[in-house]
Amino acid sequence: MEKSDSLVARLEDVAARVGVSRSEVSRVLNGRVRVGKDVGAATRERILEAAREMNYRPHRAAQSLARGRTDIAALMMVIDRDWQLSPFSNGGLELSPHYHEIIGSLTYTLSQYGIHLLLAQCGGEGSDPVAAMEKLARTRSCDGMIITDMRVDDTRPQILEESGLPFVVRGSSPKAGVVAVGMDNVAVGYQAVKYLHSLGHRHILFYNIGLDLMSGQRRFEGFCQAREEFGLGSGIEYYDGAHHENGAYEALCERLKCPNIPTAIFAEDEMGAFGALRALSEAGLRVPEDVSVMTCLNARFMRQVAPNLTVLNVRQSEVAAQAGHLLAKILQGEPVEKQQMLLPPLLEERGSTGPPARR
Amino acid sequence: MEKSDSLVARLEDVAARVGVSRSEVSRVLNGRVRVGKDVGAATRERILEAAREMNYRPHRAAQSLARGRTDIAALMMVIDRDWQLSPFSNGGLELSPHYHEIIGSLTYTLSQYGIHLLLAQCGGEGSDPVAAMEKLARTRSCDGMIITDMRVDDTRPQILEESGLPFVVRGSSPKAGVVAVGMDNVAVGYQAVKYLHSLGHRHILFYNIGLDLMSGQRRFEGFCQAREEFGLGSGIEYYDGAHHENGAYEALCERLKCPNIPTAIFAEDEMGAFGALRALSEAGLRVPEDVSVMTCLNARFMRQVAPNLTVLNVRQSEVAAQAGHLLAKILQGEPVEKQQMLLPPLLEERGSTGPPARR
DNA sequence: CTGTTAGCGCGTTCAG
DNA sequence: CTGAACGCGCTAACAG
Repeated sequence: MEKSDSLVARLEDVAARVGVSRSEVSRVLNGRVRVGKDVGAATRERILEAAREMNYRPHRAAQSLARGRTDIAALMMVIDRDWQLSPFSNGGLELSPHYHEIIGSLTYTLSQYGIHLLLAQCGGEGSDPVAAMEKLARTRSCDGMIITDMRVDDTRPQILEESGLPFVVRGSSPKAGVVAVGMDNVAVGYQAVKYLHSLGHRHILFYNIGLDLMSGQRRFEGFCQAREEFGLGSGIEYYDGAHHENGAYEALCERLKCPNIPTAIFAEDEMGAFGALRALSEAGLRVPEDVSVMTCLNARFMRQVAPNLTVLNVRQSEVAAQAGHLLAKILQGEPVEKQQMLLPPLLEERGSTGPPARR
Repeated sequence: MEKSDSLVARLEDVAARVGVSRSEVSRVLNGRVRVGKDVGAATRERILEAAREMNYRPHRAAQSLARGRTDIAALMMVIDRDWQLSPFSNGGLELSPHYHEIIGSLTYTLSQYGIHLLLAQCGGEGSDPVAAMEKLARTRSCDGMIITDMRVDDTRPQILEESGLPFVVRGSSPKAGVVAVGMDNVAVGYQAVKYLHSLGHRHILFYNIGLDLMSGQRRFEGFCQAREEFGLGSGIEYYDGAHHENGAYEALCERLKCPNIPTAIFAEDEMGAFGALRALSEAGLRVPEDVSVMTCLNARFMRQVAPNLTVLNVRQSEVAAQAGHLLAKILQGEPVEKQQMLLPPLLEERGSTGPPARR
């Protein structure tokens, strides 16, 4: 039975060294044993010592198979061109910066529970992201999953439920009765308009993300509420993701060629904001004297890049951390309410917004 | 033997449905069979059909155990405060932007080989990153590993070799005889100085990353070469990571209080560059009229943020992609040269640099 | 207190 | 062309 060809020690090797059975070692190492009752203190010591000396570690696949648990959570990033990201010519691909915050936060949060994060198949040319996700679920490659970037017609919650894999939605789920935690994008849309209106702006340009995304849809709702409440009917110009490729930059360049420039702009995200700032700068308009600009803060390090930008902090890392905690709890068998949890955005007023110029 | 309590079908369930043995199904599904010779074409069809209908997927842990392969590669990100990242008060943590590029590129590259990316334990308070890595290796949680952010005294290559786990170094390895692919940071240091010198600058401020990192060390080498070659001895001011917390911003603010301002600045990375730009702006200095600024481009999306910044593109995603390809080849058993591969940086000249002002 | 036994689900001989 | 049998390394009941 001795196979010392492998570089790593197995349970059996440790057992042989000490002169006890495998199960004895397993129990001691897993703490499934009360000292001085289920096991002799001396034996225990010898086992622990031997394991340490031999640098023993349980084989993960074997342990997973036996325990029925992987201690891995998968993050389902959809990186298909049609969904979220753009592949690059040199064979790389560009992750939207907001993933950065999510990945960091999730990795950190889950590691506290002894759970590793697996980045799920990214689509790429020709592969179906949803099929990839289903495969991951049905192969039991992970104990649970976190899905993001929900679309209004997203079928993923349904599919995951059918596969029986626990999951948490980061964002808003189109399907009720699932565990979800996200940003309150209705509030984002509403507060953006409300804030700019409160500064005195009556002509606002609102760039939204695509309406095929839940977040875009919700933001649109809030936007409409505010538009009505503040009677801004004709004073608002609205565009969403469908209209431009490079965020607000191209769209705004186009818009600036026409007369009657708005006095305030809400950009869909940081990239949009930088685009907008560039377009304004090229047109010789000053911020905030001529035009106010605000956006959403997705990636925290962006604050360092543009410390002067007024933002609605959409708390990506907090939302992701919450999602991680919830998933961990579910995996531990704790009861978790199957409903949406929405965090409110935080307005951070800085130097890129102000009252409109007097005409 | 029938256990239909599980939501997912097992090999045996498929076999029972068709009326053949498990091994038969396994072989057919894995293509370990010549049609019309090892198996009846009709039988084969029925097996395939049944598997599809039942939505069968092999259980990953079981498959891994049997095959001795996980199809997972781990990325060892060191996120300890002492190493790379800063934990945040709200329980999140901030990933340096350059990880973003690496993660995206690796995920994409490896997925082409059917390999998933596992983000390895991030340290956090009190946990030893190296121990975490060793655990990951010895538990055989992955088939191979990619390690980054090499330090000059890094013990990880040694430890991984001892554990027998294949790995690739992304960056420069302090230990020879391992597979490594990185940026030529000697060239980075050298070319930065050379370029600024060629513009006419004779008083340059060079911010480097920490000398405890291989990249910092190499950059310093190149820097010294250039300084000597161009006879810039006293015309250069050099600082490295040890001197400041918030990158170039704080350091430069301090420096600008003193007379004899340099005419050009090389910042250690994008964040440093933004800090430098801010410090200059606050001091009323124009770029590039009064001071030229350049840095390294780590994260591609930063080009969109600051399209006007002159950079040395350090090609993070290409380097990471190369590392991914190499690891995949190693895992496939292909021979790979055990030596460093260094990509040269690409100078991208834009608007933040120019000739020095005439005094 | 300890060892024996039986799986976990899949891959792979090896006789039939 | 097929099925029985064994092993991957570990966990967990169940006897002693």
